[in-house]
Amino acid sequence: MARQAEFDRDIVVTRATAVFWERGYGKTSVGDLVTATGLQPGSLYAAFGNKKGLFLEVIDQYNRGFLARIGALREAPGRSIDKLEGLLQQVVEEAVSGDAERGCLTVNALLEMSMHDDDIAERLRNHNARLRKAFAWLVKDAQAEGDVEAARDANELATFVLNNLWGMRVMCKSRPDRASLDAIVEGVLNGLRRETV
Amino acid sequence: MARQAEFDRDIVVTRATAVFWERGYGKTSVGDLVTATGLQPGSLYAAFGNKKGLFLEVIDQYNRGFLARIGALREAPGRSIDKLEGLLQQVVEEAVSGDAERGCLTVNALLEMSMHDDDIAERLRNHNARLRKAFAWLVKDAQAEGDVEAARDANELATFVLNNLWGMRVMCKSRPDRASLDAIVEGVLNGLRRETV
DNA sequence: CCCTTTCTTGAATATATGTTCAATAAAGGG
DNA sequence: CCCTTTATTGAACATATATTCAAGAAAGGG
Repeated sequence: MARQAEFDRDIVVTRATAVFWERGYGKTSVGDLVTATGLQPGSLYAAFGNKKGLFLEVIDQYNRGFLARIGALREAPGRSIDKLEGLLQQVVEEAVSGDAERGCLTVNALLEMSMHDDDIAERLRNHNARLRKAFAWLVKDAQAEGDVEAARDANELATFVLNNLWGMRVMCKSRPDRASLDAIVEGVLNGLRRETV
Repeated sequence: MARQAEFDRDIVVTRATAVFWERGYGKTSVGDLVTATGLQPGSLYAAFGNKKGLFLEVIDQYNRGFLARIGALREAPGRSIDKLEGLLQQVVEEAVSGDAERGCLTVNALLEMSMHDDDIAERLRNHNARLRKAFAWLVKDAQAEGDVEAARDANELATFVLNNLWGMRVMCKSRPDRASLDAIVEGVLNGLRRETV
């Protein structure tokens, strides 16, 4: 038999995530990845093909994590409208505390890379589609619970929520004040709760 | 006297804008800028210091243009709430027609560069602050016209509008469907028009 | 027509970075 | 203990890219 790999693929991807998140795709050098993961270039290339291959696994792992979080939230007790508010408010807390200046890995990547690399762009679009579906399920739950009018399209409302989440991921970069962020959350909830004119 | 420059600074900046917008800051090479502007490296460096200096002028010009557009809109006839809706719907049109996949130059730049370069980050934050002020004036007008409840803070409402504008600038990258974008606009207007619960 | 000043040219420089590869090291079945 | 297979190492390679600089070119006053 052959020699077995010494590293744990998942840990390597997690370590790479930290670097890509901090520096973006373009500014992350393979040297940085070598340092962060502890793998030499040869091993890195044998395992992931190239820098892009590693990055694709990074965003896959990142998205799986996010979807799992929403899935768990959905099964937790409580009203769905409050869960949605909780998700938004968590971003507010991060932004106010300064932990969120790095933003969202996939939003950053979408803006940095979608015009340059079709593989990365397609992957991110698929992830976003899944994310939107996950939010739509939460909205549907909220409709079933009577907090959101059932007549409105859950997918479109989910897009509205997601739009604000992404907006805040941009806003984060400008160190926004808490009052404005709270107003955003309030605006979203208003948009969800009330019926059309 | 000395020899006079052969190029028009404003035109050079405009041409550079097209390249930076298309490729982002990192992927735009000085060679690209030489090609696009018609200036040789030496002239470019004599005029703008370096790549970053040129980029700073690019985003300055871009922002001046946007502010001027809003200023003109403010003085145009019509209800301010409709003007706000018009601004959002224009982004929807661009997004649906595919013209907006490149997104917004400054949002792209903010996400790509704010973690790497303090000069660029600071400039973009200043621009955003001015942009928010411009939106707040529109909101105040709408309050004076009775379409937005006067008791609510105009700055916070402006942030909410801007948040959705930026969200759509992210959304653009995923080729969104028209119905969802319309729902976003509707959600924003709902958030503006109606009073707090 | 000089002569100073400023602009233009484009090759040269220095550096950084993604990727490859030949040598070396473990693993374990026969 | 071989011997095949796969992993690891890290220097080498090829390329790209921001920036500089010395030489040449217009401008126009004296």
